[in-house]
Amino acid sequence: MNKLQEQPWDNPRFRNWIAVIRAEKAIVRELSRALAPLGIKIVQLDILMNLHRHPGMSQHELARRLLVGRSNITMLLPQLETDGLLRREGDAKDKRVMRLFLTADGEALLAQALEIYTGLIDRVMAQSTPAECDAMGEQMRRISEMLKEE
Amino acid sequence: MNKLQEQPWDNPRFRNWIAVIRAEKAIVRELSRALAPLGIKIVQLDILMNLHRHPGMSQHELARRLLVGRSNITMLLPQLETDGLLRREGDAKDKRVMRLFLTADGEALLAQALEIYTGLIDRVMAQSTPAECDAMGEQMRRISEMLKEE
DNA sequence: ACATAATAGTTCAAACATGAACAAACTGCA
DNA sequence: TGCAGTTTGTTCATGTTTGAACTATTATGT
Repeated sequence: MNKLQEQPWDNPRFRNWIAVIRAEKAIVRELSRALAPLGIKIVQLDILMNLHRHPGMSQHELARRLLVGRSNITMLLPQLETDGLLRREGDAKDKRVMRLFLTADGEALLAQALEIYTGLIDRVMAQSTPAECDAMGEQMRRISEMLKEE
Repeated sequence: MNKLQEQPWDNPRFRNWIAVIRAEKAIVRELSRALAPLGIKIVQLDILMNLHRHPGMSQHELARRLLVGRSNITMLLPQLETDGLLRREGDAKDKRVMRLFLTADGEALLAQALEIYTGLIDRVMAQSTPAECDAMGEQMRRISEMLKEE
């Protein structure tokens, strides 16, 4: 009963998972290249996106959403702030928290970046029918849900 | 015609892609935790897996498969070598290339790690029917194929 | 055969992310 | 009120990944 006799790569589930990783890496790589002319990286786009959807978000909440350490946010923000893409305001009631807002420049850059991002995703997802794409999305959401509960 | 009026998160394709990222991050995080007791990280498991399937692989080829810089491999190998998990042999015909092989210890550790890995993937993919899972794998392979050609 | 180009691996500095330790600010309960 | 415990953001040391420059070796074209 040697486990290596039934190799993981013979297991469809495993092979399909490997395919997910590969595709994800390929897309991330392509997106990085496509964003380079705008002078931003993917993490920074993630920040802009989150602040657009949830203006006034705290750094802690931002870190949590991005699945990233709080200290990482602290290191990332100064650049975006001096680039004039966002501003930080001390919360009125709780002096510990900093509330984050996009500036007009931030919104403008975000719009450009999103055009690139959605363009890429549209091209990539056009490899599947809308139904297939939705089914895949559903599976992924179930997975996240399952792992969140553990 | 303001692009932000049709927000990307209203686009099903985009939302489904976000779901992919989230699930992938969650799985990677979980896998990291699960591998910690064995004293290896995901990159190192990737290396062991590749060397098991393709003994005698060169460092360059390994880097290409892992979608990682060559220098990264150079930095990673010494640890694995002193841990006795793999050995490096100079190629007989081409003195530039180093051929990589797993040791018995490497194979043994790989077997343990794969049990953890496939266990996790099985649990995660059990969220979908085999047919759904295969469909997803197919989509992902098409995406990788498409991006490779560019 | 020889010059030129390409390739494998290494080195090194810089970019980036992480987690532990910390200060300041808040909460809640006696 | 006041004290213990929690939370927010920062700092810092550490570890990881990268890309450019370098050496050594091999391939190619004339």
